[in-house]
Amino acid sequence: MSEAPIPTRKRIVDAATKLFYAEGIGRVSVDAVAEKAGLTKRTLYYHFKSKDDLIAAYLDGRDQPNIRQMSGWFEAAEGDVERKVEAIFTNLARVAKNPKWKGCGFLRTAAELASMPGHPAVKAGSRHKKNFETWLTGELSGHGVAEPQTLAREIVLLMDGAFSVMLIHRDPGYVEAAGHAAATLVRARSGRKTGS
Amino acid sequence: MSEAPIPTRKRIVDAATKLFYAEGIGRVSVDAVAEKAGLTKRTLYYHFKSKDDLIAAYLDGRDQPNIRQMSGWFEAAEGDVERKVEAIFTNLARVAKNPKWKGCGFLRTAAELASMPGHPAVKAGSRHKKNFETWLTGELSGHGVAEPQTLAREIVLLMDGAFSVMLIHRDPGYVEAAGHAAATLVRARSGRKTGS
DNA sequence: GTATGTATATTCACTAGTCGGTATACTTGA
DNA sequence: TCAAGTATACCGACTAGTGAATATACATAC
Repeated sequence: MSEAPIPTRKRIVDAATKLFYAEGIGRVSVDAVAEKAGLTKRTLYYHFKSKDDLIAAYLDGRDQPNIRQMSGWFEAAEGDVERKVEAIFTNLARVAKNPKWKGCGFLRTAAELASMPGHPAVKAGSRHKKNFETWLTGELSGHGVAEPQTLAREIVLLMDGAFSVMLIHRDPGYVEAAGHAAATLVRARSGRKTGS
Repeated sequence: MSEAPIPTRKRIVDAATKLFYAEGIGRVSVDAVAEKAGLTKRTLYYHFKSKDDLIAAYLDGRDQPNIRQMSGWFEAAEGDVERKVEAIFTNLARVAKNPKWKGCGFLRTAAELASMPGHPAVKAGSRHKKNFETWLTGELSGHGVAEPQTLAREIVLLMDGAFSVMLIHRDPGYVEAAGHAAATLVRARSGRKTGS
């Protein structure tokens, strides 16, 4: 009763999530995922028709948890919308110090699949980023910011830039710099009605 | 006399550059590079001690050409510094429409090597990004912008964000949005002496 | 000028292992 | 009895890297 038997499929996705995020999709074999999930490769291929499908499932499973984390930081922050936006970056800079942190799984996967634009995993990444942008637009709009759609996109660009640059320099100062830039952009659209 | 025989090492790096950029470092075998260069793998290993070294050489070779392209766009643009900065993004959006365009090779390589932070290729990428940031700082400073160092870093973040997001959405609108955000940040630091 | 020594540059053939994916058979629960 | 799920064992293709031999160029010695 209390021992809910974790479904095989979920065990596989959980194992794939840990390995793919930690090492990158290209450096993790299907055998490794099966072993981590505690079953054989044949069983994995019973539940997923290909590695590509498994990669897409991995990213689809990260969509909502990721957005929940960001929105949690946003809501927990005190102050006006400018402070709330900056809080996302502050928290990001904090967790990025953990050696287990390896950037954004969606962006890294898209980078690995740059030569396969239509790949299902890239599409999953695109959906996630759109979802996040839409959520942020709504928050900005609710706080009376001018041109929330444009601003949300600019903030997304700064955030994804911070993710990417961090993988090169490993310097959280870049995340904080992105947070300040985002705050500057929010300020430029607060109080005023339009910018140009 | 006029027939300068292209050195073997350069032929190898040229072949590696084309393949690594087009497919990603993990999807290109050493055999494939050797074949493209028109020699055997054993010869390649005579000139490079490992694939990792070859990857680093590929990125080192892209440092100056990349910066020259950016500075070329900057210098060719007419108008004030705000327009010149935006011109970089406008040109970027243009070339990004070419199907051969696969984002920033430095960022993509760093993403693939996220689990190996000290990798020589990641260091090469870090050097390049620093070089670009330094160049941009100098240009901004020369145009009398306040806090050129901070602004340069913010623009770099927007640019690298645009590179990364483009690989997910394949929508040049994001590059243009990044250009507008960069222009907004430049404007916030023009005419004034400081921002905070 | 021609024989010999030596460093550079290149090739063929190979190792030992990994890759994604599958054919076949077995177990288990309804 | 039968279908869903799992296991063993295997496939052909590919992987980074290497051993041993060889070709080429250019010295120096005679």
